[in-house]
Amino acid sequence: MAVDRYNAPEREKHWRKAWDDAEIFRTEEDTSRPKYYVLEMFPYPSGRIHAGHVRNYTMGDVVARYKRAKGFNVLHPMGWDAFGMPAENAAMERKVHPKGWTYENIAAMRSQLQAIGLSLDWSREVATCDVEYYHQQQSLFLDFFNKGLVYRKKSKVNWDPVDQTVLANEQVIDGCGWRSGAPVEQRELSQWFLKITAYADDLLAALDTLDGWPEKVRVMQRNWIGKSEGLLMQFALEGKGLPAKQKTLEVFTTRPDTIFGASFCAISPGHPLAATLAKKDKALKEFIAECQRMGTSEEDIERAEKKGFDTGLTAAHPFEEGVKLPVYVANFILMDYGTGAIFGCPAHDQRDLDFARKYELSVTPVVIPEGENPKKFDVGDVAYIGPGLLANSSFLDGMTVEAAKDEIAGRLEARGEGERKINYRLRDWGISRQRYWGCPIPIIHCKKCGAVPVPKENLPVELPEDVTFDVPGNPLDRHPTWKDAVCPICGMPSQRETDTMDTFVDSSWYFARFCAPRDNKPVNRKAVDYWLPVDQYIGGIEHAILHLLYSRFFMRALTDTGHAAIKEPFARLFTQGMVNHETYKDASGAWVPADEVRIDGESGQRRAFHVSTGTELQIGPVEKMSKSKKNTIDPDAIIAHYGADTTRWFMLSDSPPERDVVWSDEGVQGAWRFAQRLWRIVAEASENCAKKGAKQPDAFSPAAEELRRATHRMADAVSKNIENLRFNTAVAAIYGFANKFEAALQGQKTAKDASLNWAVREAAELVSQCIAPFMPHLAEECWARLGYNSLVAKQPWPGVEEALLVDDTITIAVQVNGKRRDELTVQRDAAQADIEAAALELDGVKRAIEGRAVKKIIVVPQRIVNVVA
RNA sequence: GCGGGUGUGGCGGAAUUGGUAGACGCGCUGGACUCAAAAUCCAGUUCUGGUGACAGAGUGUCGGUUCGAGUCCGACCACCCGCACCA
Repeated sequence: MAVDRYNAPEREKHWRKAWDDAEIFRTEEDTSRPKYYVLEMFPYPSGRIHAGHVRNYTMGDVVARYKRAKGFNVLHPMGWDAFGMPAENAAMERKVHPKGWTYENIAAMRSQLQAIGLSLDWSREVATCDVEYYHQQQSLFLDFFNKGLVYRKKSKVNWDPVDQTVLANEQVIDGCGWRSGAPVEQRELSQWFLKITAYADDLLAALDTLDGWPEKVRVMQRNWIGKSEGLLMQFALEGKGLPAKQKTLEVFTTRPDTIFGASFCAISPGHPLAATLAKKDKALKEFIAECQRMGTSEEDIERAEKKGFDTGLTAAHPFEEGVKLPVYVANFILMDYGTGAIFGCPAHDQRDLDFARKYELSVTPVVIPEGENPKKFDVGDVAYIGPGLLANSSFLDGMTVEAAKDEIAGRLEARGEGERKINYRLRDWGISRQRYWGCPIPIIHCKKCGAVPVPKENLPVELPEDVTFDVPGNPLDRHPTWKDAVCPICGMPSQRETDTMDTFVDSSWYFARFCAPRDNKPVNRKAVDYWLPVDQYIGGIEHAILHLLYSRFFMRALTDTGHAAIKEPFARLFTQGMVNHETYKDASGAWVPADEVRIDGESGQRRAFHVSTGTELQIGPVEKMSKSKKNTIDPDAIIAHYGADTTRWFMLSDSPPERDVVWSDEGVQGAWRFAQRLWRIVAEASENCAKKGAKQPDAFSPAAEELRRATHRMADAVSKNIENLRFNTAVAAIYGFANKFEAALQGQKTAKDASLNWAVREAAELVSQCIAPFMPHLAEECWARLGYNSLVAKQPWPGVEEALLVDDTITIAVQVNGKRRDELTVQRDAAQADIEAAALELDGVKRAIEGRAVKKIIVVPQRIVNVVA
């Protein structure tokens, strides 16, 4: 037979057109079938698809195609997270318009995604920069506003004085703007906030119900929300320079039980009291300035010494007459947690202990671990934070920590000097950005009426297109006319809000929009009631907190504003691993792009050479693909060369989906070889097997029986592995089956066996269907080769004959004293006594026993025999 | 420091949840086909000893439970990730 090859790139185009023509991935609501919503995190349209996208979307596509074949009504949409800074940067650097740049990128990436053969319903495509989309987002903003979930307040922001914009914390590197390099300033600006803290407790509690989420993500969110239960308490202040209005100091503590161990109070350098005192105290002013100069990076904090400034003020101990605690300004007290003030109990808090040792304050243990003598217990340099009984604590002595907390809280509440309080780390979400390429905040500022929402009938507030990027700052703010508006209440000339929304707002509800992407309301209630929650969400771990927490918040806010009726948007979440690649450096130590490297594996030694110059390169470690290390690969080129199926198959082979995968040419070639091989196998099988639809024989020869068992076992394994997202083991099952199938084809040549011919046909059909989620084009090719005019993509998932999954005779291992010595093939339902007898007759067993007496024989049916001698 | 996770051949990884450790792939070794190469096919591939049948060792380390442990328990080691002066 001539060496035939499957021309993947050409045939793949053909099959994609066939799917498009048949419109088989278009989805409508259909209450007669169970629904399944599978979603991958939508991409930012940077311009090129990268390997990580391919991996992410392929996984989702396997699930989508499988579930569709299983009879589910599958929603599998795609869109674009299209607002954001890169478009404006491109505008500044290359003098292109953000809009044009973005839509061109979308067009390029759409065709790249289509070349992967994803079973997406493109009719539902949305880009967050579409006017229709941000129109609806503005409408949602107004609904949230009316529900009290939106407010405006002054807050501190990172301000880049050169680019004249607010920077996110992540964009501040070593205290300087990431783009301009200018030292970032702290500025007080009025910002819009979404009241995510209103849901803090529910967002936390509901994490326990998210069984389909990775534990890791739930833990991260739990920590981020950071709930702590404690007590707000008032200390009476006295001393020289005490402001007239400041009679008390309010602190937050989670350990009110340790109040009798308190030896000082401390306030943050940012505390209003510190500022007041600093007006009359130069030294304090300098100390505060010094604290503010100190960096807030991890390293700085790690190295920073605990430092304090004694204000000379004292705080009266609430339960010990005459005891006065010195009040310090201390560098380790954060202004934005609790009240920005604490009482220090050195024996039971490491920071307080470090501080106390430095300033020689008393350290009195008040919680004594079991077995320690309260009189002798000394914490040394390590604060004791474990359980124990109270001591040295007046009326608390002998109580447990919990009882003591309760006692103190009760007494202070009775005196009106304390209040139980739950504190969260979670802050409200500041969404104002001084940027052009984002969703305009639909507000009009009127001198008389204040910040007034734009009436819904006047939406959308559209972005103007005639903007300039030649100078830094917000183009909306300096636009000659766009700002002009009239107050919707009083009709006076007013100004539009020129801030736009954080792009995380855009991605917080797109999954709901996909349910009815052209609806004239933001969210179509009927559609979301049918489709939501997303049954399987797939994306990167980097969104563990922000995007996933914001979306959970939005789902609740949508429900509270009548747009939906559920709280959790994503029933199951899967976080896939990254795609890594080897790195290469030339003699000068410069990174060499991976696509300019040729690998030579001769004599077992992997060596790298530069393609054009031929010089040898140094092979570096495998690392995450990144532009800086030049170890990215362009999936487009691989798809053009080997085809989408090979790329998809490779992406799912070998590595478990949650772990990182290493992209290697050898691996891609292996996948390509297998695609070719499978095609040959099915082609050969189709040539001399039973005709399609031939009647099932009454009896099967042993060879046919064996092939059928292998076939059905494979189909069963593939189903179960896809259900559990264990794509790598599904792939392995198909490989294993291909080996058996090929052996059967060899046998078929010599045997004139009609039942084997039938089994070969069955095998060819089932394997074509089972590879369809992974290699959908090749599956169609095979299906056609088998004589069908229909599409595999429209076939139901093959049923498995349960009877073929269990063998009549089974081979079990026989151990002697726990070591495997032989094996035994018996009838599946063989009697225990027979197995015991047969086991003792085995050569390997006899040899191992060496004539010793058999003490005991353990027979685990269908599993193992263990002879104890 | 706190939290989460991972340790299995040369490599990526399997292992029906306590029952034949190393499926499947990559790589490598030998062979067939070929003038040659590519492609393809066949055989082998945990380590040690042995021509061999076979024997011994073996899932990060040490110990325990069990007829039997990669899997369960205890103590440790290493690496990765997240958070971090949160009172």
